[in-house]
Amino acid sequence: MPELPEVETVRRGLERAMEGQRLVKVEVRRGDLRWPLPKDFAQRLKGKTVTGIGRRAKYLLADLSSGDVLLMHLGMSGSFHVFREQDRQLGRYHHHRDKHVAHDHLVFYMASGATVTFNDPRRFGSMKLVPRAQLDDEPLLKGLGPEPLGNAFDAAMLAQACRGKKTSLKAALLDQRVVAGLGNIYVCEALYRAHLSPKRMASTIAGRKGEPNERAQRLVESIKAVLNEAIKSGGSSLRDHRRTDGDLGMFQHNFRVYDREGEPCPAPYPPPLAGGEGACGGIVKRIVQNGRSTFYCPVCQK
DNA sequence: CATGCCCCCTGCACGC
DNA sequence: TGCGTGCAGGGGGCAT
Repeated sequence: MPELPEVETVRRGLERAMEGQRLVKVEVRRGDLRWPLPKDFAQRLKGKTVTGIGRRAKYLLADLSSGDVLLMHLGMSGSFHVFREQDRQLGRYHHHRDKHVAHDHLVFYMASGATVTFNDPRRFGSMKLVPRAQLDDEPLLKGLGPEPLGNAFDAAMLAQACRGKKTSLKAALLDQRVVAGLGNIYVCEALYRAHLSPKRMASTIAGRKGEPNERAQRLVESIKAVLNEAIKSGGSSLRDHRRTDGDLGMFQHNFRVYDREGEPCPAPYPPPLAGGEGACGGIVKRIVQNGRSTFYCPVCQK
């Protein structure tokens, strides 16, 4: 599910439900996520107040009054669901999907009466408690590249990170050390918007000394634009992603190439009505790079 | 150091 | 209807 826009959508939902709230109880129904939760996991959370919910790349960070930070990753299929007190009073506890209950591995009981469940069928998600003072040395966060929506992320920075890389642009953008938070969908969509081929060598967005060229500029603008639009839409719901209130994200309806193999290239965007012809005339192609699907238009992405 | 591959796990769509 | 196959939004760990 979750790339930066989905994680940010979840962060905002958790913030509403948890910020300033005390954790009355934490129930671990299945602790064997990506790695096993420590035995004292629930005990270290119980009675603590969540002072804030942050995000770094695809990680969520819950600040606790104990001085710990709860580091959370959704993996491929993780989701959070907030049940408000009034929902439970109305008997709507599981009105969304019965199958949701099957993989509710964690339940957070807030002092407000709300409950927050963590659901993850594939259990690629993870949780880790880290003392705030040690966050700077946390191995999971240490190697992460810049936040793509931060001011520091610009053409010069991206070009520098891609300088001398002997790999495709697609692989470089998926590398969280180059830029942190993109995944398979938004890399495909950003490259499409920048008219850049996913097969192009990453180093070709930089000059000899690593200075940015016009391609680097286009790419950065495309990355920021697609992420901002996706966040506005609550992210993309293909299978598992939901907003914390259970509603679907909507950005999947705005995909221009992802999962659109065989369809006409939508250029110029928005696409022409059915039967019409796009300006480019290309057909969206699917290839496999580094073991993962890439979707792109071979005509207008060079 | 850099790069690519395998694997963790479950669910779903597809073809037969 | 059932069964086998391949594929899925991520990333840690390992071999080369």
